[in-house]
Amino acid sequence: MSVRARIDSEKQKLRRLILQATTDLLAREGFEQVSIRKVASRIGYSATTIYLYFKNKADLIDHVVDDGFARFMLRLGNTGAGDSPPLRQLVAGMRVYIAFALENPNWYRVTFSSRLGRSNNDAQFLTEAATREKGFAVLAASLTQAMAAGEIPKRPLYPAVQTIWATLHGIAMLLINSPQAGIKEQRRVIEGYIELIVNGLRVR
Amino acid sequence: MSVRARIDSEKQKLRRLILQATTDLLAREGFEQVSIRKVASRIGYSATTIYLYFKNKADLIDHVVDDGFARFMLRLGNTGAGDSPPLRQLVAGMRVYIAFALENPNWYRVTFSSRLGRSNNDAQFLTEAATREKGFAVLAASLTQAMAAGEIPKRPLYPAVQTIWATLHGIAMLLINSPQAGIKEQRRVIEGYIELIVNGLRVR
DNA sequence: GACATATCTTAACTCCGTTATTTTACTTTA
DNA sequence: TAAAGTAAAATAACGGAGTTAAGATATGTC
Repeated sequence: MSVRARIDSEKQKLRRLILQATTDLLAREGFEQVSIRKVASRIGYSATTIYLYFKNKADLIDHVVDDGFARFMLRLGNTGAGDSPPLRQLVAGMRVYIAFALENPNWYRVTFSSRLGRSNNDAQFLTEAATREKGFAVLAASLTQAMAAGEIPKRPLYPAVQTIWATLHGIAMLLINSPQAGIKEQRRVIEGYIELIVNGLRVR
Repeated sequence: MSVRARIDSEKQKLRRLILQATTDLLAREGFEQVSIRKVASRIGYSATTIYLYFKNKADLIDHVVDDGFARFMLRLGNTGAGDSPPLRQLVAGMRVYIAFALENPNWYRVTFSSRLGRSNNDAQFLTEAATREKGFAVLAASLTQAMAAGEIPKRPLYPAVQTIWATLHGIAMLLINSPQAGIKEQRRVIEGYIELIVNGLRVR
């Protein structure tokens, strides 16, 4: 390894350390408790060092969101229903979606409560839209296959995906904000929702 | 009017002034731009005066949320579909729900992104739950009637209402966060969603 | 007219994001 | 090897935030 390469690798290491510390802090204490100063203190650096690796706080949060999204997509790609009928894959995907949201409530909240840590210029909205697109893609694949296989009637893809995603998001937020609800009730809500949405997809 | 009564009425007047200034600031500039100091400055008082009327910032925001909720409920009670069949009333309520959310995006975001301005002690979670219940009640009434009238199959009320609300919430957030979408596309998404959910309710 | 009380302001504390400046450590090179 | 240069880090500081304590001001009561 060249000197240059070692240096770069060390830079990336600290960068990842910052990201991980921020992710931890977010997961443990929630968005309001995340501050540049706390992140820096956790890893034993001064606050200003963060700015050598991220443009500002919003940029840091954005990268935490992106990292989480990568893990999210990974999970959605491994639902364990790979060779099932497409509709079953779709349902498996919906369950995984909600499960991930419940496992990472603070990350999920930040990720899908856009503009919380962002200013509202167009570029960031585009990024946000692109982020949503990634989520759409996974749902869209199963849905397209389900229609192609004749499991459900054909319909315009985009509105259907939007609706499914919106419902998934709503149920995730509902459950995240109802921590007092027992696991059993959560399952009931989730399965009730899935039944409703699948029924809706079956009829045309 | 007694002296005491006049004094109390003036206190309430300033209290309402603070609430209204906060509501305005929230609507115009978004949650991140709301600060005690700005609210006070807008109405020509010092920041500390706010604390004579509200416990702290979270308390102030909570009351803004509650005020908005009262208007929300009022609108949901006047959908203009009062003597239609229950299922039609339900659909009208869903349209009003989304319309209100789109008219008050910043209020809606704060209201249903709980814990943003709140600490997470149990009492506040209970309040939050109670707040949700109010919204549930309106949906539940139409749904109960629709089942009683035989328009849709009978099913357990609570999970169904939760699911419908979750879907409404999801679609509202989706549209709020997609300001670039045209009105026509918005309508398409909304009607597509309503079709899906009503179809889902019709089948069992 | 003196006192008491309610109302409001000023001052101050801590924490925050962020920037400018300075120090430190390391690499390169004469 | 010593000087120069550079990258990485820390310190100091600014403005703004939420909040509290203390003081000022007005208003009602006896």
